[in-house]
Amino acid sequence: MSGITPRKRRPTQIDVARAAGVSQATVSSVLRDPSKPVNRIPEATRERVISAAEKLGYSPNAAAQRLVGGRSFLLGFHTFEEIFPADQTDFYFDFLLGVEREASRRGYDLMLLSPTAASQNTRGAFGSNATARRLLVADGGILVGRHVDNALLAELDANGHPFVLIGRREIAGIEVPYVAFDYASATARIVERLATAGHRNIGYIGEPGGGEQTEDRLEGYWRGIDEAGIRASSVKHGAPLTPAELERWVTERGITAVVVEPGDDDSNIARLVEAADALGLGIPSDLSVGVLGDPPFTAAPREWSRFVLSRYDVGAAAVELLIDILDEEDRPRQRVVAPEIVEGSTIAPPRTGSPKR
Amino acid sequence: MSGITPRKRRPTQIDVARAAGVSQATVSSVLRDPSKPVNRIPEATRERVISAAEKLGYSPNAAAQRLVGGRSFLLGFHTFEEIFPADQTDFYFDFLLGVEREASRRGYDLMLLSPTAASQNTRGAFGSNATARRLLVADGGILVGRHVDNALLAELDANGHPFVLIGRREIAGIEVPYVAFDYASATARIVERLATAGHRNIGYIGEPGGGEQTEDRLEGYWRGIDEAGIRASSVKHGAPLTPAELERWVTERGITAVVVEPGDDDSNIARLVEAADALGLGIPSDLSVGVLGDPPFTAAPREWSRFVLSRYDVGAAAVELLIDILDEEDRPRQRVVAPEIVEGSTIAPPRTGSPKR
DNA sequence: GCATCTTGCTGTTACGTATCAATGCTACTA
DNA sequence: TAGTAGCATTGATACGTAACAGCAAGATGC
Repeated sequence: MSGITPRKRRPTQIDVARAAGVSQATVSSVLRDPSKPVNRIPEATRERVISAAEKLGYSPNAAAQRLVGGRSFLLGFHTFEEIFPADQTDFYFDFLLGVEREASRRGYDLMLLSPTAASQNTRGAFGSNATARRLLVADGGILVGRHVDNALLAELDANGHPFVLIGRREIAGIEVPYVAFDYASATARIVERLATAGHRNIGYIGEPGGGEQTEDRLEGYWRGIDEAGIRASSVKHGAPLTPAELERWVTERGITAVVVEPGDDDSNIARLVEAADALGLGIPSDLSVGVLGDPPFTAAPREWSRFVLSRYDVGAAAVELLIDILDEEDRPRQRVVAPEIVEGSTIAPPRTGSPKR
Repeated sequence: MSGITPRKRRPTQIDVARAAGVSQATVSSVLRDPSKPVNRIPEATRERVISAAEKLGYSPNAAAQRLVGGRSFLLGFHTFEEIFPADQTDFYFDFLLGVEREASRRGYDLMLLSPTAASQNTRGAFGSNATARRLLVADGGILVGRHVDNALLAELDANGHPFVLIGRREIAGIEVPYVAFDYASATARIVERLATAGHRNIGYIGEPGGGEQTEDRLEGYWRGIDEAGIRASSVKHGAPLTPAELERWVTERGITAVVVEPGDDDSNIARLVEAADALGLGIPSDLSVGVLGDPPFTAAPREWSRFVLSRYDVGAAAVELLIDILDEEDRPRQRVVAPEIVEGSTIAPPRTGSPKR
């Protein structure tokens, strides 16, 4: 009680050096990558240093390593909303799973950067976002979420801080490194399936304000239409389809199948089912449906023909890309993960015989 | 292609100082805690510095801050098994949830330290475990899991690196800071419930090799027995109860109720149910049962009378304790979280009339 | 026997920040 | 007016590591 508690210091390279009778620089050399020619140290010395390090229980100070520009073997995982909402089957969780597993496999640990924490200790951070500061301890960062600010990306890029975005993003003048789902190809394949089943008139039901994701799906739609050699098709994009509109599609335009973006919740699908029911149209007997995604489908449970997005895979791919960037590997900075097509039971050949008039 | 890519540097305090026409030391003062008398800076200068910082997009280098002994506002979360097994409802997950939420609420971010990653980049770490090294970037660490090594705890303690263990642990000569479930009190309360219901002869079914947790429950058991003024009781501790043993308990010793540790999976409970079924004993009509924990109960689903452990709360409490330690708050270093008692339907008054003979 | 190369190690420096002793300055007191 | 107290700011330093230039001693070539 009377004495001071002498917070014992961790041993440093200097302590090891003293114990081994060499200089700090030598200790550093021994512990660094031995493949580098600069660090060639004769076996005798090496052993002396290592046994001293072992005796003292030395371990490097990661902050210092990081400060001199070395690796900290830490990757930041930044979401711009709460990482763990009450719901475990949360949007981010599968990404996190993939990121964690792959990072750990590659020998990196993870930093969870929550937006709440960032806004708390903003003291002295003036970037477009306090994020930049938090990310800096790590070797690089993985950013997730729709709400990632372009200004932030630009700032990270300008500061030369390595990062990877999950989700496609195009910004003029910057090549944003990202890993995204290949919505375009997946959509094209769904359209191809419909065409193969015999459909010649396929409608597209889009989501209002879907951003890059919608762009990609639309691109895939047109590509699919094109490759199947179909001419006339209809796109309804920007608001949910009403029963009246659906009726016009089917009767006037002769549409026998639709592809549909699920929407933020299942809203688009629920509307479609409602409309079809109201018109007495059976799915898939009267109308084939391909869903462009894999939502929970709580509003309209059914074995939808669709594609499944593996967030896990995307997370893992993001880690791979980020480490490639750190290693300055000369590989593409923008990558794409192919969704998996699920057969389902909502695609069938179109009704033969004369169409309703 | 021909030019060098000039990895732009992040602005530092020196850059800000130059822009504001002051010294680096002044910039540091302005950005530090203004409540400290040392950092009293007149408003005019403060504004000049801040606007310069904003213009340059300055944000502190966390590694440098950490190196000089400041806070990095990072907490390490270290498990000694995979953090995310395939199963989402994993052992660690709820702890993580509580830790994340509380940390974020307090303005700290989280580092996920996985054992896999640690073993990868061990280059140059010689502690009892590479863990110590990884933990160092953070201000402190939270350790979870049964497999936490005593030697590691001793080393962290010796190095003065702040940490908190989830789960009770007693090591001679060290006051290990921990947050644990109050198994003892919870068990005593379950025994009390049984006694209140009229039971005078209560058996204890333990788990082989349960360690501190079993110790605590047993202590609570004896305390409960004692407080209820019951004399004779039976303890079966070390192996699952067989039907023959159960019969002896009931017929020869007149046991009317048991408390049972659930076991690593639900094994102990499953065995008990089997044994009771074999003897034609109804639960709770012939035998009341209190479960000392809250396992998934997949093997024997029923509304067990038990206590529920909130891993979430323990996680949050661990963060609180760790930050207390960092702030050098003078509060107890070993804390306990009370489980919640669930009424359930497996406790009833003992059968009146003459016992089976 | 001298010049040159190689080996094995050391000295120094930089990284970006926080702290603290020290300095110049202003304003106030006697 | 001289002396002093307090304020605003600065210079120097330490933190632990990695990188690199440099140096002494021995090996090699001719």
